Amino acid sequence: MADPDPDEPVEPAGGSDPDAALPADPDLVRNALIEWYEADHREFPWRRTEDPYAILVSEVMSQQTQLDRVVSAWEDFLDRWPTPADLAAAERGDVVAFWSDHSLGYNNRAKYLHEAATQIETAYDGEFPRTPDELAELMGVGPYTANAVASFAFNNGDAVVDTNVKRVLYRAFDVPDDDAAFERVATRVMPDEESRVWNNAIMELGGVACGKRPRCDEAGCPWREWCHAYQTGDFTAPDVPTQPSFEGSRRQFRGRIVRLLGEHDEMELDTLGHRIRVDYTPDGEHGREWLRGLLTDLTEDGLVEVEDRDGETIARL
DNA sequence: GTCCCGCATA
DNA sequence: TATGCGGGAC
Repeated sequence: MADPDPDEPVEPAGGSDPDAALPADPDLVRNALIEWYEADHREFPWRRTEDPYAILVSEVMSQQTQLDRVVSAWEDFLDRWPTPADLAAAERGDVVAFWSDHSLGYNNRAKYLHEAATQIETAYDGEFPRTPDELAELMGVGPYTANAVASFAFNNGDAVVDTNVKRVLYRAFDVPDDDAAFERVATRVMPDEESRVWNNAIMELGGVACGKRPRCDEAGCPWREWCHAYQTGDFTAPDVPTQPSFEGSRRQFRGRIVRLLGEHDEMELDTLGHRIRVDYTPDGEHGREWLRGLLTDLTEDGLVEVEDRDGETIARL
């Protein structure tokens, strides 16, 4: 390579970065992606608002739930609790019941959102935090969500690094499967002061063109000429830890408990047991002791309340 | 079976 | 650093 093509990926001068083959001219790569995104992208309702609260709700809902299932839940949620003050004033159980009723997954996230709204009303005096560091103080808001909200609401975020971005960087620039490496490359490739469009665009790329099944040509991927995977044909993706199966899991029964309590206001222990599994037998392997264990965890998670009344055990949200 | 725009806690 | 956390779509 005595006479390298300027379009070819090259190591930075000095070879100071062993992480990846970043392009020689990052602006070409940046502009190509932004132009691709602006020419055509999926329309989600939260992309049409700059309300940080509405965006936070969309991000928390989206964390482990498919986007298509989030749209109607997001609209219903904001219809019911339009501001952080409204949400902070709500009963925790109502928020958890809403979450369960809309099949949004991890019910803890309903609690986090409710808690975050309370923090905004108290610790932040109703003023929504604007920086990633301040946002990350909110319950349930980690590095990903903090940068996403700071970017989409305030154009004030750092590079988002989620599984989509990791997969894109791993394939395009041959970044090693290492969190620190992803963080460095993601930061370096993002143009300054453009976190809103950039983080939208790179996640759109990961969702539309560079998913598990790559659609480089169909989606008109703007990075084909620089992409390591496109050149080698190796579209391996970073390892994502595989989850234990959901069927028969503890999580499945937690979910059933929360859903039933959302429907029934309050339920006695054995009634609940028989409704969440057909083989419930009060003194059997999956009986009162087993169910009390689940309820204890749910209580410690702040999702459920348990009360002993007249020798009966009563549970409610 | 696998995947999906993470986070809190120990 | 490792583990728990829901549920629908494919």
